[in-house]
Amino acid sequence: MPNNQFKKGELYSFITGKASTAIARRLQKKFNQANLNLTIEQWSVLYHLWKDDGRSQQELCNATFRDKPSITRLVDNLEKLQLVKRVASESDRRINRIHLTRQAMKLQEQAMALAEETLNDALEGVSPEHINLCKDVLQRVYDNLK
Amino acid sequence: MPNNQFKKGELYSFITGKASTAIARRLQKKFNQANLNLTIEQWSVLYHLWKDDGRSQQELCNATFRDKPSITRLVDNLEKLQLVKRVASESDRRINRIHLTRQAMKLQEQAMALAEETLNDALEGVSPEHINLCKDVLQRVYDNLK
DNA sequence: TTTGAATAGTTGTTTAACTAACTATATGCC
DNA sequence: GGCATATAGTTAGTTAAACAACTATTCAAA
Repeated sequence: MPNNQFKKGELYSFITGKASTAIARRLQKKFNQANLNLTIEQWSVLYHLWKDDGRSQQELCNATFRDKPSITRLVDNLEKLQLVKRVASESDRRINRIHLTRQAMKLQEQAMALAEETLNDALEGVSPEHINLCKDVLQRVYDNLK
Repeated sequence: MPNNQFKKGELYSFITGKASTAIARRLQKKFNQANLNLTIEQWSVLYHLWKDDGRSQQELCNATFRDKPSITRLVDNLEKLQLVKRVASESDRRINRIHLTRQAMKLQEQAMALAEETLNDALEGVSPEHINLCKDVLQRVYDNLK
């Protein structure tokens, strides 16, 4: 019996992700207060494009852990907001490369500062060792299930 | 500078909740394979009713960490599935008490076994100490933000 | 006792997730 | 070359979340 020592019945929030939901809500609130007209999901796509522009939709699926229809619609909405543009690949015409607009590039600094601020709010009073240990556990959980 | 020792830039999944999303997806898959016609969100409501039947919608909001419109619609759908019934409170006519049907009571054992199985899959190879520490960190995060 | 605030729940709108079914393009094998 | 298969992306339908605006009921204070 490998994992039977932890207290069952108290792990409800493990499944429902109360903590990450709370973080996302707090970040969304900060976006709204700053009049950044962005959803967290849209931010999560921009986050990866800011690091590496011109990814394909499939690459964004992998990076954001979303399926293809979700990315299709997120990119639809980001295009409507004029934050990204689909550019058909020359070498493989099945592929759209998603490129940031100048307007989206201007959002990076502010949005990332708010994200960092939110993480600091969330992790206040937690030691770096515990944070890293918790991160490792969550990564292991993810790896166990993929 | 309290929390500046951890590696920033690696905490994306903290915000996006990759681990809990993965757990929820795995549990949903198990429900589907078992022909349990239940969403994870519906399960999360039933979870609390199985522990304590007849809660008000507001109490379900608090327990499941959802807002009132979300609970209204979840209860709507659970009623359509004939798994719960709204019963108007006699003493306070603003309140609906949500009661399980016999059919819903019959689901408890199977659904909870699948949830436990999913947690065991997720936490395989993680020591009970690390699980509890991680749980405490997540609880602290939640408390920090509420 | 009435009026104003608080509480419980509902409804409408937008955004997103998941599944399944679909089109178009590319690739590999005969 | 031609055909099967895989890959990239879209569309449709259902469920759910967030927010704002709304109704009904309760409660407390003047």
